[in-house]
Amino acid sequence: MAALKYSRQREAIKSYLMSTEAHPTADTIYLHVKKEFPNISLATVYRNLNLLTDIGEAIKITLPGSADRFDGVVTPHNHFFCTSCGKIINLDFNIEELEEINKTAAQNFDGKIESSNITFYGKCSDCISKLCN
Amino acid sequence: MAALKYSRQREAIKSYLMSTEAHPTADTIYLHVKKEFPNISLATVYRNLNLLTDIGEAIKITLPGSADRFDGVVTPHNHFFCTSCGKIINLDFNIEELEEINKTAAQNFDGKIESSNITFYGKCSDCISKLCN
DNA sequence: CTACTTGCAAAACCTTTGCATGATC
DNA sequence: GATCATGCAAAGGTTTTGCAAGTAG
Repeated sequence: MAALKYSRQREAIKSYLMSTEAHPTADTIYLHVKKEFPNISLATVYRNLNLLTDIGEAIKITLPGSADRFDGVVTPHNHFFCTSCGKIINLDFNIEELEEINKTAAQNFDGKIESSNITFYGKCSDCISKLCN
Repeated sequence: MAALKYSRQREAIKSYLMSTEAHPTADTIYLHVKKEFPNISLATVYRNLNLLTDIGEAIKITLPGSADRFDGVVTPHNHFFCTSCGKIINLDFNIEELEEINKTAAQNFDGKIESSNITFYGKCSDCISKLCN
């Protein structure tokens, strides 16, 4: 692996990611960081997001039919995806049961399970009360 | 929603999907069905896969960094994704904790959870014993 | 004959890559 | 000064769309 060098752009991306709960796309991050670095390019954002994901300082959330979303909260947690407005909400509860699930799966499966990920789908409260859209 | 009309292409796609455990991509399905329908287009495959997914006769599996995969097995089950060879394996065993986690999630969350999905990542047995690649 | 489906090509969309320049160590 | 990071533009891969022609009900 190549040695990591400091970059102000990367710091800005990381700091924005840690400051928001919005689970932004690369493009949203790009537009934000652009305020501070008007010349930054989308490619730099993508490169740094992949880098941060690789070293465990960000999480990439891949969803059907839309751009990847990124999360600066890297402590174990699950996600809820609102199929109505696209909002992603962090769900912090239930980590122990997740451990159990992984254990059960490991016992019933030939290969080696290294991680698992639950995503919940449905409607967020805003969309239920029609405050959304 | 528009009324559904029979199409031989759609039947071929569905039947292929139900006959394989390989979780093929749209392109793989296209190449397969092309044997029977040499003039079929990739667009038709995509349109029908989306249609089948919408009416619950197929499942779309979205993975980071690669094309969507499709599953003709629509009874509730989870997936294992081998990060080494890309193989997807259906996990049929029952995980009681999953019920629990869904219940807890529903209680701890404002919105309405309609479904949940767990994907396991790791190495399949073939890749562990280096039979793979 | 009306509405759905197809094939084709083009477009849309998201993400990565090549390369010369610039920054960090 | 060697190596890594950036910006730009171009390419890559996947999926969708517009449209005219074909097919099912």
